[in-house]
Amino acid sequence: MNTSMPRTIFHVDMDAFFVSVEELYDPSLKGKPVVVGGQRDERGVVSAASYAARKFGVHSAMPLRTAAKLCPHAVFVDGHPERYREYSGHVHEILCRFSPQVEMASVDEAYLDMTGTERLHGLPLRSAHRLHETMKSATQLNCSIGIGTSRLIAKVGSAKAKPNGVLWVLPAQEAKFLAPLDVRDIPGVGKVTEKKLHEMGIERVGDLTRLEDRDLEQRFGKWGLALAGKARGEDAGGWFDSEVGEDSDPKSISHEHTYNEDTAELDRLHSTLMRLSEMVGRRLREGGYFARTIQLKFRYKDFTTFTRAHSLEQSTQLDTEIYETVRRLFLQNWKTGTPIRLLGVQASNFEAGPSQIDLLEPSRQQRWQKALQAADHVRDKFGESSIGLATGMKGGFRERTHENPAALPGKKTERKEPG
DNA sequence: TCTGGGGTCCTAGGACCC
DNA sequence: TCTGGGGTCCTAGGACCC
Repeated sequence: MNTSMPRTIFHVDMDAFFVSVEELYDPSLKGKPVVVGGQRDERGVVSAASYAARKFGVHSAMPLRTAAKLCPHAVFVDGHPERYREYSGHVHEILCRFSPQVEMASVDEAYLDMTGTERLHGLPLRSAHRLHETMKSATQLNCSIGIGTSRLIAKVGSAKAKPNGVLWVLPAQEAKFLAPLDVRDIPGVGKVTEKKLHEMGIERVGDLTRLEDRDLEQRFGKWGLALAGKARGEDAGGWFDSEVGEDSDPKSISHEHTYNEDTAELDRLHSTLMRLSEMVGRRLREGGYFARTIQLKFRYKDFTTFTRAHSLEQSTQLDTEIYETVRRLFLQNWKTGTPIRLLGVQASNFEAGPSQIDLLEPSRQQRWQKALQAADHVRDKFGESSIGLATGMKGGFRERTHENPAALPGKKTERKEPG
């Protein structure tokens, strides 16, 4: 991108974020081996592990049961996404004090464009230390900070600074910094690419720079070209190459559920699809998105996974339309009687508004939309369980309410005051 | 080891149109 | 008749990230 003036980019990455937040809620966890993500005997993987647990080989994405074997005395804690979102908000607020260009890359990491802030904050290393201190005193959370002339360098830098450190890669030192690192340290190089590179005799980033760009392009396509740039420390290609501070709209919204035990019971499968459809629909309404493509995902017990999508004539944000679509896709594609491990519902292909609305005669669709928005509102006020369009996971039979949606929102409003 | 849930981006083939 | 090529949309799958 802009080559005239080197940028100063910070990558701020919170240390063991989920674990640290859980420790703030329960200080007795401090210093112990802690595993966040579920109970030791549950189907699931580790979301985060404390440094004490990592010493035993526990790491994120590892099955919980494996973690329990490696570290039997670890404390297993369920994850609390709301808590992490809350603290993520605090973190974001702190970061905004240091730069007008802040971009949260996920719940626990952010990029800051610090170019031109020297007059205000001094040299990068100095402002990084101030940021580090402010973060600690304001949130009681540790972070690591990487400083570089590109997002890539900053990101790799913060990883090398962990835990609780700051690392500045001086301008023009990028290639030198990267050369001895493992190819796997480059963001975007995962297990598969690593293996292919190893087969080519490439182990370190420095080995990559000795290859011609076009050789990499031939082997890996577009991605190979980007990889060649990354090896030099450039923000080559795609998202990396964008300005810091452009929070973009989501491209898809999805929810999925893995059963604790596989099931082939049609009632259960249907009610799960209904519940997932409601969750997706709700978020479409909250965000003001109208989806044209609805996708079903299902996984059998042998882990084979399929996706089946359908694009609607008109975009939607209605639970029922989402549900009818995935239900049909499921019945068309499920090998009847085969136990299901996971179901998922995804909405994508967003449009600004519904493709067509009948403005003269309020359509069924519009009435539904109104009813659902009112229902969402009641849920916000009284809690998720105050209204049930479907019984979802709770089992039992679904009420047939299609014909009289307007009756829904008022249905239970007078019951129980919030706690 | 027995594998979550939320996303993004890329590839590739087929349909369809000009 | 047995053949082109580009563009766009749709669908399915896979690598990767946190």
